[in-house]
Amino acid sequence: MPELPEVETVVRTLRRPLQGASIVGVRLGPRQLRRPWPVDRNFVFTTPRPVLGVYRRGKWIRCRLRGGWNLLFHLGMTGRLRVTDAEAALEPHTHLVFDLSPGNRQIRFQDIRRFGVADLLTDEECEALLSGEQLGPEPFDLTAEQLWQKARGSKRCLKAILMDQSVTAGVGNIYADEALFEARLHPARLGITLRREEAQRLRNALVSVLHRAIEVNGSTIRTFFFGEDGRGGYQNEFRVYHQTGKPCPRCGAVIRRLLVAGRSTHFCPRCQPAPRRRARTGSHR
DNA sequence: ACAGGATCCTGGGGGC
DNA sequence: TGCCCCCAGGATCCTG
Repeated sequence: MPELPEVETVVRTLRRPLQGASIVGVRLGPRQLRRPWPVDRNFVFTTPRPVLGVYRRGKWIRCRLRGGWNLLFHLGMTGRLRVTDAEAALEPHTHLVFDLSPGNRQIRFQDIRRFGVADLLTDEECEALLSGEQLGPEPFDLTAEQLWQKARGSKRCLKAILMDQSVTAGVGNIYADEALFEARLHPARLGITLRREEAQRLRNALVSVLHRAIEVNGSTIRTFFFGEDGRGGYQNEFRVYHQTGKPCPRCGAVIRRLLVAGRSTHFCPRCQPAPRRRARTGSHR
């Protein structure tokens, strides 16, 4: 499940092979993604489109092309984006192929579950989609104060707030759990109960977890790969995610799994104390 | 208004 | 051994 570190890894991997390359054609696979590719814009590739740069914003990948056009990708759950030899056998679930020049190479977009997105947008459309209006700041730019302000006005739990892309962009299930553990905050705590210093802890935890995950190319659980066969390494450093039943690396208590905000959530019941239930007013016990 | 639930999609894993 | 069911979850739409 590609989140910020995995998407960052894919973007960094794409940059070298796309340096100085142009896209000269696009072809569609037999099945559509959830958002159909805009075939009425295929004319864009009747002239070669040099790649000006590849960027990440949250979990989105933007490939800027000459002439004010952009390829925009989201890997969803199982998306894979890479540059291959055109001769290489077409992998199953390949939905889009972009022919590159020079060299006999292609960009291929695969996605087993088809939760992903691939689109061709103008600069204006692309920037509107990735702007601060739609998407919160990158976690590295998120201040503790901003996080606290968002949280204290919300009756949602911390886990849901962290995964809300309009609060901060790029956090999903894995790094939400890992950051909450690092900050010693229970995932089901309500935003309104977050204290200022806890917001600071959470923000710092999130940034340090993400930086470390980027250093080791993200997490490969089952389906995340980059380049030809690249795998992440952060799954070897998970402290709570997918660690149900194992001892907490900090205190030894047994890691538990819970459904929070509809998502499977992993935490240490001792390091991340459960929110105290509010005493019922006017009644004893 | 806002929060939580259903939905999409497929392969893999668990259970019988 | 084989089959069936259920689970995983990002974003969006729906419902209460």
